[in-house]
Amino acid sequence: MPGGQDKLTRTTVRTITDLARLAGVSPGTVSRALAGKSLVNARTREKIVDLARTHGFRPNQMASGLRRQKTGVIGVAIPLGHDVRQQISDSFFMTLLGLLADELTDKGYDLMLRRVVPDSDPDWLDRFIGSGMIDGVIVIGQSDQFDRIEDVADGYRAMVVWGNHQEGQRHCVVGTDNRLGGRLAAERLIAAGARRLAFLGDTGPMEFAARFAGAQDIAARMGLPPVLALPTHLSPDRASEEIARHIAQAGRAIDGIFAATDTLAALCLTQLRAQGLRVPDDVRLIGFDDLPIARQTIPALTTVRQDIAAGAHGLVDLLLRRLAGESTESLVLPPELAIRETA
Amino acid sequence: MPGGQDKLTRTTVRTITDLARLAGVSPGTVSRALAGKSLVNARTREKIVDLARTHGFRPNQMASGLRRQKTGVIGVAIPLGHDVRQQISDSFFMTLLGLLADELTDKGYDLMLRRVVPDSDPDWLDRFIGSGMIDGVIVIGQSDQFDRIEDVADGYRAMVVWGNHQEGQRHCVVGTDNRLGGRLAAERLIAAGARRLAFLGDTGPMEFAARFAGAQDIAARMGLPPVLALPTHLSPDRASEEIARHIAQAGRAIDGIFAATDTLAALCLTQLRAQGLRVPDDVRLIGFDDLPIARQTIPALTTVRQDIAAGAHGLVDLLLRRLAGESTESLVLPPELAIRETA
DNA sequence: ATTCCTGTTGCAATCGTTTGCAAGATAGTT
DNA sequence: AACTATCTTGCAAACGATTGCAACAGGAAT
Repeated sequence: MPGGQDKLTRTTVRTITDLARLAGVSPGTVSRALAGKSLVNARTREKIVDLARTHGFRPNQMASGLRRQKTGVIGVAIPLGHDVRQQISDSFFMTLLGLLADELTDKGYDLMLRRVVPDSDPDWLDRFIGSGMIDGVIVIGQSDQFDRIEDVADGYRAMVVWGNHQEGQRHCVVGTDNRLGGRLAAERLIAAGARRLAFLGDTGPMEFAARFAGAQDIAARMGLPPVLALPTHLSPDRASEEIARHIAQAGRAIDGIFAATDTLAALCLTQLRAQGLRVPDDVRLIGFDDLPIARQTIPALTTVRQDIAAGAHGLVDLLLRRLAGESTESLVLPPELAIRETA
Repeated sequence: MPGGQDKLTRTTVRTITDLARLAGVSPGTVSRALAGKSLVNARTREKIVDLARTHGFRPNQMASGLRRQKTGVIGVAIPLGHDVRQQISDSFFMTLLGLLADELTDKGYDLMLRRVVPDSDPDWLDRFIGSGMIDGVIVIGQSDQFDRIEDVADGYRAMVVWGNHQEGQRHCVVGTDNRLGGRLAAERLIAAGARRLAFLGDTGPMEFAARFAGAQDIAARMGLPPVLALPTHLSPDRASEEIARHIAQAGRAIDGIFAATDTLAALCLTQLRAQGLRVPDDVRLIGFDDLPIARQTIPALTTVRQDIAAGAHGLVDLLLRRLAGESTESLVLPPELAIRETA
């Protein structure tokens, strides 16, 4: 039964040496043949490649990585600083991750995902980099780890970070211009008739702080009272009740809400309705991200769009350039207003 | 300046041999000390561990993996068979992925993510397994690769799959009882007053086919007309117009819609409203998954809950058991009705 | 003093692949 | 016939950590 025999021989060819024996050449030649180097005779190469295919041989990437000092793997770290539980399941990060996987695959890299809790493991970034398992690292979100990332950036070039750009920072970052996004949001709320603005969300993370600051810029410029900060957690369960409380307390004293993310905006919309406030008549509402959910709420959510695909592309592109030795500037993406029904 | 000197020495200690020289012992001893083996003198160990810490030494995992023939990495493959673009950003899979990352991290494993397109790379699973980079593999979704997975399962034990359980299958699977879920959904629609049911979604993937079949079971048992299949793609843009068309065509001929996922249900809700159909008065609607979005729609979505956390836990638990040599049964999780406002 | 433990340590082979160097083969030149 | 070139190939040393085995020290037992 040829099938059985195939299976049998297949299992015996595990190493390049096995294959070499089979082909009657040395391991070195096999290695060169499979790598497609020009130093090996065309007929020999063909024979080897054939044998490799029929026996389902795959070179061991660990050994190869060790010898070549490169692994073909890019690490993706998600630091969970502020709100441990939530962020990794946050739609925005997940979407970005999916797109990153696509981009990296296209470029022939594998992706090693690591969720880290900096509070319980302050050494997370060095550990990841020093593991020898990855050729470079993409950090998704600065969280509250800006300083640590800066420290590492001095001695390690193969790193790109998704996040907010700070004047004079040393690590290479890709991200939306959050402050500008905040301005756009506030301007839109005002154009829709709002005068007393509020910002819904934790202002701790840099990205959010910048969005908040952008809104403040506009409020100040227009001579309006300062934007009221309504802090919340990110996890839906806690956020919901916090939002409910905020609205009950400040509800009629404000007429325009800028939510830090679409997810929060959607929750907010539900709570506003539950407390009898009409959107956008009583309160204008604007989100951030332009996630799919923004089109699905009723009324549909006006929001500030981040171009996630461009972000993923930029992260990978910059990282690969850095791996090739180039030094690269940070990439700041322009946000864009997506006007729908809530403001 | 001690800081500078620190940094300098730090960069020089890259290998276990460097550290050995510094500690005045042999590399073997260092290895044993860092691994916490009992064969090394307590004082020596302490000294070595101290040196390692102050110099920020991290053993190279590639080398370690090569020698020990285990890597500490679990592969997670997401086959994109049916609808290439969408699935990886599908909320359900992303949530599952996040939870898997948590579970694996807890157990001390890293996660290597690979999105594969079986149509363009029929060899995807063997390639992943044979790469030597992973100790085991979790496949998220059988997609249309059931047979290939079955083939591999015969010769490779370190694999667990998220998906649908088939009578007599050979690979170890964790998943919700989709057929039962379909029954629950149909029963609920009927209890809410529906008589002419439709199933919204592609019935190609096994999970969806089982949900559809479950609904058919009930329709047949109750003597109702067969459930109408309304096929759609999964990507939101295409799905939206397809749903609109379905509703325009079949709209008033049906009074109960069972959507294959909450995401589709949410889109459907929007389209129903756009076409002037009231939910649940004119049409009852039920989803599947119980994603966060199910609570955020208006009216809130009735749905069939999958316990994603239990799924992630089960996948990791079974895989680790298999790595330890146990042979394990598949795990079928019971779905649960989450009754809200749409049915 | 000799023998036998027990507890530590070093030595060197090993994991599987890659690659610089040198040797062998073949063809082409004078 | 001798001598270059040009291709191919094999040899063996890496990459860095682990581990079986042997060796050594010091103490206890005889």
